[in-house]
Order: sequence, then structure tokens, then C-alpha cells
Amino acid sequence: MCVSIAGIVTGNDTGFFLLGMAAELMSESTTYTIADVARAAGVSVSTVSRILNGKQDVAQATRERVQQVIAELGYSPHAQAQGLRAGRTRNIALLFPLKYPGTLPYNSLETDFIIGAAAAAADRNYFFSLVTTQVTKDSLIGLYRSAQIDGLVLMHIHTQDWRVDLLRHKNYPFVMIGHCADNTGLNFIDLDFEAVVQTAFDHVIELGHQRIGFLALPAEMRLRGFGPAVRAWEGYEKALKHHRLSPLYREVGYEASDIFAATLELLDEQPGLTAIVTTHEFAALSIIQALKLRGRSVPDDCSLVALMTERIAALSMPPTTHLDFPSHTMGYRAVEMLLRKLEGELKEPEQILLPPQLVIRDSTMPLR
Amino acid sequence: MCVSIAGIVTGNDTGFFLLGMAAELMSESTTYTIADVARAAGVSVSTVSRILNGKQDVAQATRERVQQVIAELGYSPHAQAQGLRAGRTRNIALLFPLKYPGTLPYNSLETDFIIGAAAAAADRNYFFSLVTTQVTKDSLIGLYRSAQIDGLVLMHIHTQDWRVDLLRHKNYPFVMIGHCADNTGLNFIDLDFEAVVQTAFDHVIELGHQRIGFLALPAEMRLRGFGPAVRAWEGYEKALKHHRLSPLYREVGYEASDIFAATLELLDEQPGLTAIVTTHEFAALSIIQALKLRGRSVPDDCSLVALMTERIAALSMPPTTHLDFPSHTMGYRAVEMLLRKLEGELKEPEQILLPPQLVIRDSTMPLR
DNA sequence: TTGAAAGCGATACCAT
DNA sequence: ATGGTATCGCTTTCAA
Repeated sequence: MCVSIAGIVTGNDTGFFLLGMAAELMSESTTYTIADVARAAGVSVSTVSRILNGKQDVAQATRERVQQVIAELGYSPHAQAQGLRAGRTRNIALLFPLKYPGTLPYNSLETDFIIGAAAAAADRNYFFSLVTTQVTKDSLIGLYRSAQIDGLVLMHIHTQDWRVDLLRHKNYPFVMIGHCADNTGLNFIDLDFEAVVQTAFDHVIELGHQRIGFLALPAEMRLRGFGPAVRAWEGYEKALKHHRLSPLYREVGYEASDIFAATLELLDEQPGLTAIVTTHEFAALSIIQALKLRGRSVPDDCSLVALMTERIAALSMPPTTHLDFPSHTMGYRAVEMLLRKLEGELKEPEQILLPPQLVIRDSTMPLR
Repeated sequence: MCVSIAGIVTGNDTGFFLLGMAAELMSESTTYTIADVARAAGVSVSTVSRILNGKQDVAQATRERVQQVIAELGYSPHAQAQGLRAGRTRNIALLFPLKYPGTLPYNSLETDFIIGAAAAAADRNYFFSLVTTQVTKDSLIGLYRSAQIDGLVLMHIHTQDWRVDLLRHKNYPFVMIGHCADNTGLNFIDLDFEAVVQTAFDHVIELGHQRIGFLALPAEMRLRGFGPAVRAWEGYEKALKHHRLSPLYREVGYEASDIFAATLELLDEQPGLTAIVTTHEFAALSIIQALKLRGRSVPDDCSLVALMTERIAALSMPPTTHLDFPSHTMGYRAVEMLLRKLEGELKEPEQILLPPQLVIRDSTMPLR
């Protein structure tokens, strides 16, 4: 439904006087094309296009006149037509499958990735899509081939990840939140989970604790190569070796009740336990409750260090000493990296492994 | 970068034999067009288009042959070209400004809207975008005019909402999560906050409580016309009148520390307090801690009813008796409604006001 | 500095 | 049942 100004302005060359009137008459949804603008401004379509795209070879007077018309009409270029012609979409997507092997339920940490990513796209004037379907080889390729997106952000990366292999082979632009075993030529941002766990142990060891329990992600996730599970476990093994500790751990899922039960098991196995380390974001609440059930309070009878976002740490009582999971920032920086890649600003692969950041709150204290 | 099959298959009419080879040779990203498919299948583009769009007037043999070629090439139609021609995008967006008046920080409840909405779009094969910029009159109209989206979901609705007025006037398709003062002709899904608060009071009154504190959203949000704040307050006033209670409330923001402080104030004002009702999702944890500081435990010394999602309710200890906030479902149904509208399946406006759903857990008990 | 016209990849009308 | 072709709104040579 494209209304030609010419139909209204017949015989009038300036066009200006009648614009206001036209706007009045057609205030219900009408869509103008670049041709309408050109006609109303008395220039060619090419000139309007140049102005739209910020080219320099346009007379200042012409530019101002056209911009005036654009403003008066409320004209917005047709994104699909622009994209079709220019061979890009200015649209990126984050792959966020709602169900994936092992059905990790989404939590506030993961949604923070989304919000951060969306914010970065908005800041660079890109459209941001969220793809929640389970992708297959074909649907993944189709996303690019069908020109729905210019690039992707992948998360939940596994050490061997077919999506990564595929996109790398096809040479499609993407960025990972996480990283693989082989990251040659790839762009990513990840948290150094190995160092995170080591730092957590260093902290409680420094406070004098020796009998330290560890709540890890399920072995199954680690065996499947899920990055955080793999590397957190490596950090645990190094911490054990480095501090000559005897193993004391449980591998457990995200269910509050499971974490509660696992904490009790740790206490039963080692009644002398005085500290717990975990990479589960929401575990703190359940752990504190389980300890209380056994008559122990945090931090007086048992210290606790978890991996979590600031926001969640502040909610727990006592506020939990934690290793910060900057998920919002990671989402933001991932998209920011992708857009630099798309705009040709990123020549060399950028690989960012964020170091652990220990935030000391009230859930840890020296061994008494 | 569109590779013509013809260029490779020169002089060969079957095309089939060479397809595999072509795929080998060009396994790096290549994009085929409908013309490539037509050529390889030995039919016209019109025929391929018909098949792509599931038209019936195509011979079965032809259809199969073409589909075979499509599969072998891994061809996906160019979404922008399709949209340009067909006048639609199959893209919808959720407006989720990261900062809006009063800077309500996003919480898990709000991100649940997003996930639910994204899931519904995916289920109907629509692309889903998240727009986090602060929209203006022009940018909002531009979203439609520039053909970036077919429709929108609006949230954080105010009783008087300029976005709603604008879109209604322009006759652009949209759906609200929330509703206005005047909803004539509009589609929305909302939670009946008024009934929610009344139900919460009914519940504790029934348990024998009489001195009941209420934690409400800041007066400022209510005065600005923010839907949930307005209607929850109306529910509170009705509950007071209906049960002949004397007012006992605090209006407070989302900060855990503020809620903590407000709870203490309630206790100071009315030491005989035996129940608390709140519409703040994450308040339960802070309230329980504040009560504990004054030597009261939940539910023995004080009952607590909150508005929250199941997921959060399960995290608190004791699990909180709550009114369910089905935010995921609301997001899902909002998009589902929008898509029915877009596909012409929705003739009459659909306005859904979800009734309160009380979920009794362990944070309430009869007055002793 | 500006304009004319080809073409991006589809759809749909009109022929055959 | 199938094919030819104008067209969607824009960008981009190429000429002037």
C-alpha cells in the first residue's frame, strides 16, 4: 500500500506546501517509498539513496532538503529491500535452544546472556533475534542461506561441537560464548572455569579449611564435553593435587532438592567438613538450608563459595562469597565481537578467557 | 555470491550426476537461488515457486524431482526477497526496553515473558526479535514502516499508554501483556492483579489473621499508571474494606535491602503483625530474613503470601505460599494471539484476564 | 553533483 | 500443469 505523493501534488513542483496536508489526510498507516521521497524533494531516487547511506558526494542544500522531506513524511527505508540489494540483513541471532541434551533448565544466569547480547546489538543498531528451536545441520545453514541473519552467537559450547565445525567449514561468521578443544581461527569469550574453581579452593584453603566439599555438574555433562563441566572439573582436580586434598565431592544437577540431598551426603561422608565450593548458581540457598538441618550455620560452622552473578549473591543470606559470573557482560561482548567481525573491523581472531574474580562477602570465614 | 549450476553443468542436461560433485567442489558457503533450482531440475522458476509455497497445481512427478534437487543443493529461499515480494516479514518483536521510567530492573519474571514469547514464535515458525532500545514515536512507527516486523508484543503497559494509542491509531497489529484503561478493540493478556491481592488477603484472613502487612510497589509507579501497581493497590483497598482491616503497608522498590527495611518498619508500626502479603517476586527471602532478625520465624510466628513464579517459590525456605505469576505462559499466549491476528485467524479482539491461582506451600499457617 | 537504469531473489498474474 | 515476465523497494554502477 504505497501512496504516491505525485498523485496529490500534481502540478505543484515545490511539493513542500502540500506535505503537511498529505500527512494529515493519510495519518492512518501509509508507507512511502524512496521514490515518494525523491518526487517530493524534486530529486532522483539515486540522490535520496546516497543521502540515506551517508555518502559524501551530495550538495549540502540537496541533503538538507531531502532530509526535511524524509522527516515530514516519516519515511523509513524498507529494510528487506535494502538488505536484498545490499546483501546483508543487519540482523543477528543468539541460539538459545530451550531443550538441549541434558535439559539444562535456563536460569537467570543464562537469560543474562540474552539481555547482554540484545543490548549490544541495539547499541550498534542491529536487530537481535532469539532462536529457541533445536537447530539441525540444515536449519543452521538455512539461517545464513535464507539471509535471515548476518551472524550468530553460539552458547552451551561443547569441546567437540558439530555446530562449530559446520560454521567454521562454511566460513559463516559467528562468535561463541564458551570455547572448544580446537579454537583455531575462532572468536570467543568464555569464563576460565578451571581458574574459577582453583581460586575458590585457594580462598578457603587460605582461611585454613582442609575438609572441603565440592558440588560439581553431573558427570554425564562433563563426559558429553559440556565446556563448563569439563573445565570446572579440571580445576577441581588441580586444586586437589596442588593442596594435597582428598576428594570429597558430589556431581549433581540443578534441582534444588538434589543439591539439598547432595549437601547432606557430603556431611554424612565427612562430618568434619568445614567448607563447600560449588559452581551451581542457585545452589547457595539449598546448601545453606541443608547445613542448617544438620545444625550448622554459614559461615560460622561451614564456609561457602559459589559461582554466581552479583545479583543472586546479594539475594542469599548471608550474602555469598562468590566468583562472579559476568554473564551480562559476556553476552554483550560476544555480540560486540560479532559485529566488529561483520563490519570488517576484526581481522585476527579474538579469544577472550575471563579470569576469575573473587568477591568476598559473608559466607566464608577462617577456620576456628 | 551466487553460483550458477549451469556454469558447471555446461552441456549436461540431466544435471543430476553432477550435483554431488558440485556440492563437493563448493562446500564452502555458496548460495543458490530459485533459478539455480529451476535450472537443475529442468523446470521454470514459477514451478519451483509453486512447490516452495505448497500450491496444488503441480504434477506429482515434477514436485518430487524439484524437492529432490532442493534437498541436494541445500537450497533455502531468500527470506528478504520472499518478504519484499509478499509484503510480510514473518518476524515479530517483543519490546523490552532495558531502561524505562522508574528503571524497574528486569528479573526472572520478566525474562520468563521473553522465553515464553520466543517459544511461541518458534512453534509457529516465526522469527523472534528482542528490541531493547527505548522506543520513540518515530522509532516505533519505523519498525513497521521499514518492514522489520509484522507485529509487536508490548509489555509494561500503563493505564494511559502513548504506544498503545499510537499503534491503535495507525492500525498496526500488536498484543499487550498488560492492559490499559480503555482497551476497545485491543488484544491483551494480563494477570488480574486486583483479584490476586484480594485472594492473598482472603487466604490469610481465613487462617484467622487480622493484623496483616502489605508490601506494595512504589506509589510513584502507581501514580504513573503502571498497570500492576495500580491494580494491586485497588485490590488492597478492596481487601481492607471488605475485611474491615486497618491499613498497614509500605510502598517499596525492588531492592532487597529496601524490602528488608520495609519489613522491619511494618513490625515496628504493628508488633502484633502475624501475616505479610506482597506482590514483589523476590521479596520473600528478604522478608523472611527481616522477620528472623526480630525473632520471628515463618510460618510459625508470621505467615507470608507472595506473588511469584513456581520456580522462585520453590527456592525459598520455607517454600512460599504464593499466587502464581505464569509469566512464561503469558509470554507464550501473547505471541500466539499476535500470530493468530497476523494470520487472520483472530477476528474479534481477544482480552484475557487470568484469574489468581493460589498455591499453598509452607509459609502460611492458621493464627495460633 | 546528479540521474537513468540494471538487478538483488522471490511471487503471482497471465498465457499457453 | 507449466512458463514468461512484471514487480516489490532499494543500491550501485555508469554517464552526463
